[in-house]
Amino acid sequence: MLQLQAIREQKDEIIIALKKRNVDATPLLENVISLDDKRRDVQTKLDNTLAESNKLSKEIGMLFKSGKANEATILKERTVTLKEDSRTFQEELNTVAEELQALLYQIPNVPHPSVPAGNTDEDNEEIFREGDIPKLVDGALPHWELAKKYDIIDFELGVKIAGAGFPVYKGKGARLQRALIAYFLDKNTAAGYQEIQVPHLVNEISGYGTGQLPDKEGQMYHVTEDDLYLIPTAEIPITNIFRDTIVNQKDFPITYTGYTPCFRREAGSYGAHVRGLNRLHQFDKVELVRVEHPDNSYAALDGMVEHIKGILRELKLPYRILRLCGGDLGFTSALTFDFEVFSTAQDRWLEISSASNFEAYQTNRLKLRFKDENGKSQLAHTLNGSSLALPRVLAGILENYQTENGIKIPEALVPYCGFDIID
RNA sequence: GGAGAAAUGGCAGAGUGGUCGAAUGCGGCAGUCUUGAAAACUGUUGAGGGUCACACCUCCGGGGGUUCGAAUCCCUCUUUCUCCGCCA
Repeated sequence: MLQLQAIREQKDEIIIALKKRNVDATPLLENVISLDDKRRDVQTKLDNTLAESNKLSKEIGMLFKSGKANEATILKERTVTLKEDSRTFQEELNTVAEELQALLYQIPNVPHPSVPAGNTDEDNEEIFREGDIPKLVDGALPHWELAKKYDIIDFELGVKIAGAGFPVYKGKGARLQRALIAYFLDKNTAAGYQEIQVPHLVNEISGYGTGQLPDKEGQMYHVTEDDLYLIPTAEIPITNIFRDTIVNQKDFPITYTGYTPCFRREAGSYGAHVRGLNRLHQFDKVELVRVEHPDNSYAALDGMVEHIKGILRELKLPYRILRLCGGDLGFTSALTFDFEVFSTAQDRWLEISSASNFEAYQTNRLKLRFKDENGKSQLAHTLNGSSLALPRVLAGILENYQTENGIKIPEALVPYCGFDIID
């Protein structure tokens, strides 16, 4: 959520910046400002009424104490109208505050100056590419065929148990999955991230804290009986650890890594481009979350990008990094780098990681602050990145490492798997 | 799931209708003392709104109510603890 103060002071700059998202925020921002004016006005009226009322109450108390009941009774009558007024102002204030809140929820984060203009993923800017695209044997298969051939992932069985998009991993497929999780967590903890295990269901307030609600309501599975949401990403539970907290500046950087399954409804997205592991309702992901001093958040983002690069390099997968354009940028993000692995057999790039700086957008909702040198509370910055989304890494490995004799296991994973080929 | 108890500042813990944003202790910060540190002593120390700065307003788990006045009384929700039941 953008800060009111920023909206008031830099309205025009924000409008121009939001144009990169193809959003004309002019009416929205003007509405916000006029509502905030109104809010202040009503708040002042309410405060004054309450102040007078408080004063009278004190006087009445004193009079009663000194036995002047008659005078007290006279004063009491004066409180009647004050009470009515304060009730009216309070209701008005609640209404205005609610409207204001609803408007603020609709405004996406302001893109970083480096974010390129553009509408779709076509306009994303490739900033880095590394790794050789392997020359595959004739008759190279896409991963869903390989999964069947070697009997390591069973999509039909998942349909039987839960539905489409819930694959069952079997044998070496399951083991490879577990190996990847352990490998990623090891890489992350070696880089200083603290490992953590968090709930896979979250309450509504947590969903608002990180910005999935109300923006992506339909993307999440909702358990109505208990009013809980299945997490679409570990970002929600991990970041919400810090909701309503004032952290110590000395604790920066705060870094966490956690593995969770992720659940996404992906309503309406069916077809050839979501075959196999490309898009699922349930998948595994190891996530990175950082809470940073505002002065350091972009350096931290760069560091996160370098860290993820190191993992892909070690896995020897061909990948590229994109700077997302305004139209493709997530609602809450100021700057996002996507990582894509080249899927040779499918001849397309698959998004496997995404690293974002949310600046103070989430922390403003979370009330996540720190005390600066002057003892003033300031909003911290939050970042996150996937390291990595398992299914597409798996797809990349299966497709790029296939040989006539079977699927080779990347060297770095062999100790985790206990085998070096799937055949 | 049933019965009972509780929820107060970073922590512990007073406060049961009026001057309580809240005693006290610990912790934190600053200072005195010390070569330095510890101890001791002194001061300071919640958050938000509002203001140039004050004033002023709000917050004692959340929401609602009673009252001129609520941390204190009532209702409700949530959470925690104890006992019973059930059960990985």
